[in-house]
Amino acid sequence: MGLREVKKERTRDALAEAAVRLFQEKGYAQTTVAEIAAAAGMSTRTFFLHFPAKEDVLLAGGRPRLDLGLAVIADRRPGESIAELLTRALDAMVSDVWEKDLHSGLAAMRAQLAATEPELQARLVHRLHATQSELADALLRACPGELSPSTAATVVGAVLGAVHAAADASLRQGDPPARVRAAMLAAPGVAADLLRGTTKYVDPAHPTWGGTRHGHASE
Amino acid sequence: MGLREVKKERTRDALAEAAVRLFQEKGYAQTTVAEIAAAAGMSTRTFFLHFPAKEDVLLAGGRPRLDLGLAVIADRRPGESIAELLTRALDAMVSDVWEKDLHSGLAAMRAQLAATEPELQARLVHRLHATQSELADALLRACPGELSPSTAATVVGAVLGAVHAAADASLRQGDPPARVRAAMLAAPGVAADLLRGTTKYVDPAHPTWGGTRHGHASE
DNA sequence: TGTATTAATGCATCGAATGTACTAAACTCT
DNA sequence: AGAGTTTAGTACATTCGATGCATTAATACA
Repeated sequence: MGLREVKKERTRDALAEAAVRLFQEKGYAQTTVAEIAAAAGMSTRTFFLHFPAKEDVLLAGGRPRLDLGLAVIADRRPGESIAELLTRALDAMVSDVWEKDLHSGLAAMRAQLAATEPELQARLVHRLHATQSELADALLRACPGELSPSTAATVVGAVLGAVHAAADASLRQGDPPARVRAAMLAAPGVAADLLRGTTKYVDPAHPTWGGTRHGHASE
Repeated sequence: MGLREVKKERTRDALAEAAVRLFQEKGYAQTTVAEIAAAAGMSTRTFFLHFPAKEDVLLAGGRPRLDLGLAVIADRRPGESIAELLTRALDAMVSDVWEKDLHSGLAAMRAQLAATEPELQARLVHRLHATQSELADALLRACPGELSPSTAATVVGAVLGAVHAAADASLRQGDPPARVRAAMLAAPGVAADLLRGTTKYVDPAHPTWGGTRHGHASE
C-alpha cells in the first residue's frame, strides 16, 4: 500500500474518531461537520471527500457486511431451503456485527444516538432499506423459478424488519451485546412462530380474491 | 368549522397540490420548496408552517392511518391470537391505503419518486420506522404478559417489513392497485410460510445459549 | 366596536452538501 | 534524479432545507 493511501486512511480515521467523540459529547445534531473537521485538523470540505454524508461516519462497515450476506446467498447449497439459506446469510452478517460493532459498543452508541436524533435515524433506516433491496435481488437470482420478485422482497423484508426491530429494542433496553446478538438471531424464528396463524388472503401473483373479508365492493 | 380553519386548509391543499404537480413534472430533488410555495402563491416560510418538512407533503394521511391500526390493537378481542390481532390491524390500515392512496395513484407516485430519489426514500422509510415503534408499543400494551418488548418489536418489524417490501416491489413492477393491495395483505402469510423452517436459536429473553452453532467461543 | 388570536409574510441565519479552481504532495516513467 | 502526471486536501462561493423572530393583516370573541 502506497504512502498516499496510508495518509488518506489516516485522515479518514482522524475524522471518524473526532466525529464519534463529538457525537458522544454533544449529540449528533449539535455537532456540525465544521466542528468535526476542525477537531480533526481538517477543512470542512475534506470531510465530504471521505464521507458522502454526515451519518456515514457511523456506518463504516456496512458495505463489507452486506457483501458477506450476498456471498452466502450467491452460492446457495444444493437442496437448501430458502429459510435455511436466509438463516445462513443472517448468521454471517450478525457474526460480523458481533465482532465489529457489538463488542466495540459502536452499535449501542448508534442505537442511542438514533433514538434521540430523528435525522440520524432516517439515514440509518434508509441504509437498511438499501441493504434489503440488494439481498432480495440476490435471493431472487439464487432461487430462479422458486420466487417472484415480490415474494423475494417480502420475505427479505420480513427477516430484516424483524432482525432490525429486535436489535433496536434490545439495544434500547440496554441489553449486553450477547443478548442483542441472541435477539437478532432469534428474530426470524420468533416472528414466524407468532405469525403462524396469519390469515392467508390470496397468492399475490394471482389476485383472484372474492372480497369476502373486505367491505370494498371493487372488481 | 370557522372561516379561519377553512382558509388554513385551503392554503395547505394549494401547497400540497402544487408540490405533487411539480414533483411529477421535475422530480422531487429538482423541485425546491421555494418553487412549490411560489406555484401556490405563498411565501416559502408558509410552506413550513403547514408541513414540518418537504417530504411531508406526500405523507398526508399517515397519522390517521396509523391511528386506525392503533385503535384495532388497543381493543383486542377476548381470546384473539396475536396473529389474528395483527391481521386485523393490517387489514384496517391497508383498507385505508386502498381507499386513499392506492386508488388516487398517490401510492404509485410515491413509490416511483422514492425509487429515484434516495433523499425522499430515506424520509419515507423513516416514517415507516416510527409507525413500527408505535404499533409495537400498542401491541405490548394490548398483550400484557404475553410478549416481551423485544418480541413485540420483532413481530411488528417482521409484519411491516414484509408488507412494505411487498408493496414496494409490487408498485415498482407497475402492478395495478388491486394487486398491490393483495400483495400487502398476503405479505405476512407469505413470509411466515417461507420462514417456517427458520432455525430457532434461543429465546431472546433467556440467552442461555450453548454456542453450538457459532464459532465464537464467548461467554 | 375594541381586543386578542393567529395565519401569513419578510428577513436573517444556520448547517449540510456540492461545484470549481488551486496548491502541494505523492506516484510514474524515463 | 528529474520531469510530468495523478490526487489528497484547501479555499471560496453557492444552493437549498429548515428555523427563529418581528411584523402585518385578517379572523374570532367579548
